[in-house]
Amino acid sequence: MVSLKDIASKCGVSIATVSKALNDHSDIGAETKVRIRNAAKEMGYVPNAAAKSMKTNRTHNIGVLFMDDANSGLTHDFFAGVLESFKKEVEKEGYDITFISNDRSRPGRASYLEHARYRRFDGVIIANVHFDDPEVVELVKSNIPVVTIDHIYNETTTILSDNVSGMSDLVDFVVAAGHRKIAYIHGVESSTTNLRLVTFNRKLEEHGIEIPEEYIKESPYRDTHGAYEKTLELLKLRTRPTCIFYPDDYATYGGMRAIAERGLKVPDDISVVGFDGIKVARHIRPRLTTYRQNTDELGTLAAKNLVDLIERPKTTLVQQIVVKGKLLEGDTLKKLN
Amino acid sequence: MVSLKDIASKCGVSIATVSKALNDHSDIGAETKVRIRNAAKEMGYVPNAAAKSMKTNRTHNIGVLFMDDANSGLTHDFFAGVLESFKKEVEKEGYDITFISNDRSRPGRASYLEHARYRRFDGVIIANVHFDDPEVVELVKSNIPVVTIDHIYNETTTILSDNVSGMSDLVDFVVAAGHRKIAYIHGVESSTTNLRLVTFNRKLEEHGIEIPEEYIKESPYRDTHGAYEKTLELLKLRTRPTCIFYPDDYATYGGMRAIAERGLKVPDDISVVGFDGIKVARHIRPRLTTYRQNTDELGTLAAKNLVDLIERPKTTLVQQIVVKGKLLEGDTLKKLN
DNA sequence: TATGGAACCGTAAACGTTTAAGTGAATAGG
DNA sequence: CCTATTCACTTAAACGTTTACGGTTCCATA
Repeated sequence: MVSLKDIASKCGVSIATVSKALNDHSDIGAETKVRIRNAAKEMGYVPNAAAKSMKTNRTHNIGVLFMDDANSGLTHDFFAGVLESFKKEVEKEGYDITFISNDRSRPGRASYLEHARYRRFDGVIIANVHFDDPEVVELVKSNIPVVTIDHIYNETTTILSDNVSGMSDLVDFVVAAGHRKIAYIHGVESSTTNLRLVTFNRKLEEHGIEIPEEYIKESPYRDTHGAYEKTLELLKLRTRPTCIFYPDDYATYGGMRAIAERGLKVPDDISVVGFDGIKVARHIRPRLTTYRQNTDELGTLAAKNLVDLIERPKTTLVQQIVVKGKLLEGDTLKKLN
Repeated sequence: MVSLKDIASKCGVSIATVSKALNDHSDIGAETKVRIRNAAKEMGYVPNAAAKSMKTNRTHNIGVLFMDDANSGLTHDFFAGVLESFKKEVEKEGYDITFISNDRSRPGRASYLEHARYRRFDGVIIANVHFDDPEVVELVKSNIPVVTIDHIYNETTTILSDNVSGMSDLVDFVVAAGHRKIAYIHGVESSTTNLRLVTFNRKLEEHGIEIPEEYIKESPYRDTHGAYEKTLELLKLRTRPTCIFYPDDYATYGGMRAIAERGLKVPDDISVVGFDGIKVARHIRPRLTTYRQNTDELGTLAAKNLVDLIERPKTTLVQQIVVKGKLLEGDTLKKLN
């Protein structure tokens, strides 16, 4: 690997001169600059990020922390969409992204914070994790700039998908279609789930609708089998709901399978609504009625805010930003009126 | 950030002693080791990857190069699956992964190779790219250990999904079901596409089946709209095919939409088969008849081979490995006999 | 003729590690 | 008692950068 030293000796100048020439400092003569630059190009010089970072204390590398248990990981549509746009945006600003490994099983592994420090990430984005995990909290409370997706800590900037008005819109839409017997299979305990569930309950109350306890079930995100089982339970009730809410689109498909197996039709016999608006759902019939999250903007805003926090810490404020999604009207909700 | 120097002065020993104590060298006394280690833990010491890499010439960081044009990126099911298992496997071996940015538009950007050299990646995995892109070729021909997915260069280890026998099995299966009028909407020019197309043609020949030219169409991967259009063209033919092959499952859904809009039913009026076996397809009715690629094993094998190439270059050989997939029998193929 | 100041380039320290080589003391062997 | 060996640790150089500070040279100005 050719280094500044090699260029220096070839050009008959000092290392400092080469460094300054390549970084376009003002105290290097014009023709010296071109001479050095030509030599650098000719010799195939590529700077060494590690050496650079030691002097500058900046790595231009951002850590990405997200969960990848059985159900999610990179193949999680929502997360992949956010990460994709996040990546594009930070690359524009000259940053790379590196995953913070989350294999919790290995003995003697580094904690999230240790890993981040080891790589000297300039900043970190956190998404889809168990947000009250002590290791995550430790990372959040550190001095590393952090942006979180869909979870509010007081000390970090957060980009929130619109769970509240998303769920709100969905309930309004379903109620407007004439439904009163509405069931909700919600995700397992998380701040996102809580937001949606509270909103669900509040909206029903607003509409003066009361539902039996058995209409509220819990099943993990993206767990088609769990949704399948819970849906079967709902279908066995004496007074069956006319519409079922699911935690996400994947789960919805699991539920629809249960419905089909019981010989019922969507939406004629029973309606379903999802959440997320995964890409493929737009191309499959019947089209899901669901709430599409704006993953593009979530990722882009997360990137912009994180870069701001890194590069202009004094002038950027920690804030919570809500990104509105969009209700996608599909063919899985029947109008009862 | 606390460094070796801080620990050294606190413990009253030299920096070298601290380094060797933490790396468990044999020439440090037992109680000195524990003293130093305790101090390190207590002071919250985390090594500096950059400094370490300067001495050792190893970054324990692997570069990931893949395409992300409009149709793919991280949200590409196949790639996300491969990357997910790749990531898990290399993390076990103590490696991180960093994306090689592929924003080709930025002026003055680094080439793939330059980027890889800048970060001093120990190795690189290449997938889903335009494999004859000069920049990709340059990277492949460099001295950096490389593993490619689904494309054979002579100088690199390659993990191949099973396009040949996958397509072969599919054709056999479809022909066995009694189909003779078989159309194929294949992906755009790539080595993968070529493999499948050649295999498709060869197998038809083996079965003594001749099809008109109009039965072969081209449409990009994962382009539901393109598949939709091409399917409409096929449906307008005087002698309509009884079965249509698609380049991937997404495209298949696009095709099915076209079929439904023409008032036809799958599989009663026309059969379709996909390729890839994306996760969600298993939960959607009708279930696709498709060929599921074993993304888990593709990623894991890529990781193992790359790590071997990095750590044991003398004893590991460059090779091509084929990972067999599995034909998933769904409900979109009608038996005609 | 000094003087001041650009303009241009070099010196050297520093970032945080690793490691070959060296030092000194204690121990063992004869 | 002398020498060789082992043990435990230190010295110092090196990896490839950046940057504050100095040092020349040269020219314009007083």
